[in-house]
Amino acid sequence: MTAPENPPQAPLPAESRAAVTLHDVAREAGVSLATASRSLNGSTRKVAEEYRQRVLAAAERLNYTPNLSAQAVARGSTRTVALLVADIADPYFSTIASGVGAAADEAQLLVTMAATERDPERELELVRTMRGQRPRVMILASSRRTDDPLAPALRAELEAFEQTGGRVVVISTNDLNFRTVLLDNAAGARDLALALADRGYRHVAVLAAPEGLVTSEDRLRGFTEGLAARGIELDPAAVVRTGFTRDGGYEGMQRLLAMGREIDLVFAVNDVMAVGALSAVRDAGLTPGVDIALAGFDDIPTVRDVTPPLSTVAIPLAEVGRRALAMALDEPAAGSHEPVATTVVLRASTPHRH
Amino acid sequence: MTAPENPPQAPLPAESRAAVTLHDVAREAGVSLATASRSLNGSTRKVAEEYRQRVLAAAERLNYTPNLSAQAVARGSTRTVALLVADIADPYFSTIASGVGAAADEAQLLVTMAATERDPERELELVRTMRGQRPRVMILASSRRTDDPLAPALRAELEAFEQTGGRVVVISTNDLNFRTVLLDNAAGARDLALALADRGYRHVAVLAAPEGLVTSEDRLRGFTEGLAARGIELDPAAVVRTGFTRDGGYEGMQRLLAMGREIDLVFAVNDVMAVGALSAVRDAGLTPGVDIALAGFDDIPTVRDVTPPLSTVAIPLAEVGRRALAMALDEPAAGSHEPVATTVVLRASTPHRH
DNA sequence: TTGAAAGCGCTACCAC
DNA sequence: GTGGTAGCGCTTTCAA
Repeated sequence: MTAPENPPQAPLPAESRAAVTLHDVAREAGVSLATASRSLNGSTRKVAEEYRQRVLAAAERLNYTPNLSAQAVARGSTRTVALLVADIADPYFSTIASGVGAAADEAQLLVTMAATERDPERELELVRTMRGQRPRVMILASSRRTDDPLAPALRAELEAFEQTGGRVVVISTNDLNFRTVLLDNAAGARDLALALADRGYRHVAVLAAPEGLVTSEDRLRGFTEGLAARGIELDPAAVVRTGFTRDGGYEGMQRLLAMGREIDLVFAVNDVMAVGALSAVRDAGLTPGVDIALAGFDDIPTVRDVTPPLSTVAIPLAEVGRRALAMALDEPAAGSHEPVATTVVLRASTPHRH
Repeated sequence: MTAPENPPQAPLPAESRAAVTLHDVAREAGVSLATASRSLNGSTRKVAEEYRQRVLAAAERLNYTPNLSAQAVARGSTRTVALLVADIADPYFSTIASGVGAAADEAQLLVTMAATERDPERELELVRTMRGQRPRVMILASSRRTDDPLAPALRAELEAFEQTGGRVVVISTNDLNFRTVLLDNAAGARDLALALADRGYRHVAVLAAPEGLVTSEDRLRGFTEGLAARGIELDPAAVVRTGFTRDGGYEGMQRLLAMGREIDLVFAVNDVMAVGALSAVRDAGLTPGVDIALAGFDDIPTVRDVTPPLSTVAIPLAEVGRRALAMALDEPAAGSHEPVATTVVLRASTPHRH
């Protein structure tokens, strides 16, 4: 008794009338296209107040919204900023995105966002696509690789974009040679290492991302240097490579524990990894901060709420996002091209030894 | 001895030549505009293979990228989806955004995103602006209010958008009467309450958002009903209203503790609040999960890593994002219009009582 | 199959 | 100040 299948979904709006155009508004107001344009979107007011009001009223009545694409074509420029991040669900990137969004809002700009998933091919592809939007600004917060064979192609693409009047801002490293919101990852990690060495730690291990991620390498190097400055050598065998994620941190810490080394401190190159590592320590029956000290990098909100709260290096991520856009827009407030100030924050996860 | 100030920044690209246009490609390839268009972006191939290759080569040589705005104007449609969230830095929204982004990527769509900051005026304003983009789809994940006086205006705006062929999908509640990815917040909260009652809790308090946030109210109501079904009455005085954020949860819990009530369980209407509450409990010298049990809602990643891990109601947030877009695109995979399945997850923060 | 040309919605220049 | 109108870069008829 199979009744004849109903169409899966009624095709919704029977009549899909075209959107209201400026032409409609002009007609409704009884003025010319030009006057309508001037009263609605024109910059320098040279429209008689009466006409102006008529147009505004007509626009309101018709619920007119200017077609941004048409404006873009006519003006030869858009009010768009393109933002590339590695992974929007990661608090590091979502906080930066939130800063970019806030600044864009103030500048009356719209944000188009895409995730590279740390895949250089995808990144290049996305840059090409977004270039089609002709955005005013392109912000790259996607994490860079040291050995990316596609880097020259990416640079060429970005240069072509700047050549046509666009602005590129890269966040973190300036290996691409564009305007950069520099994060001095190495210095931050060095400072952290010094502070932790001063708290008495000597047997140190590191949870790092797979080789080739610039951010991870910089932090690892800085940390190593900091330890060295206090006469502590970081055994290369104590550097575990793992995913740049919470689960990566968890898994890496398990491997580290399985090695049976004497360890009193583990530095994870970012906070999400550190948080995962913390859970791994606890799940192994040990007490983080007592049996093994832990530190991360970034100061994401979560690290205050885990137990014990994690020591880390704070970066003003939302501010970084804001600054990236300001820099692109040549705002003086963008400040210097000096690295963003980074702050060591010591918490209970790295108590004084003895 | 103040030397004359250098110009703060050399004005970058001396010559800002215009972007390569299809016209340039056609000329370079020695074919007409029409043929160039057909070979590059045309759907049905009816171009001689030789010409086609010539055009492709020319485009590549010139590093041509089609102007998306111009295409939009000519075609009368875009490949854009507009996404509105309350706060992109909040893991709830960033995870949804990540799902929308993944689905958009598969559908070859670009995502424009903006944050409403839970301000209805901003929301309305943003919808108007984004409507100017003429996106194919508009997804609203911004949290709704029960008493929003601007709701009719918002609905009118969205209806106008659908009238012109756009698709609207609302996430969470369907108070606006558009396609909806329904989250049965009340049912989830009820199930949670039942499960917790069965674990023996009797003296319950709730940390809720300020009155009027639909999501918060639904969860509060569902939770109350669940308790009632087990013969437990929730004292209205035990419902603390506070910010819908981590800090809100912290502060609300402090107030709750200061009240001196007998409490064995606190339900926070979302996880970020619960996480804040957990820290407040600990900072008050109590042990979460022992002195006071805690539960949240959403199952954000963080709740697994705090101590003790938090009981909560899991929502497949990334999937919700994907589904929202699928639904807008009339994909059969969008599945039913039934609520998204929600799962109670009991963890160590709510152990059995006695 | 190809190319000329008429739009798409809007801006901005140029007369009046 | 106002209104034609020539574009902006592209798609898509319509003839050839």
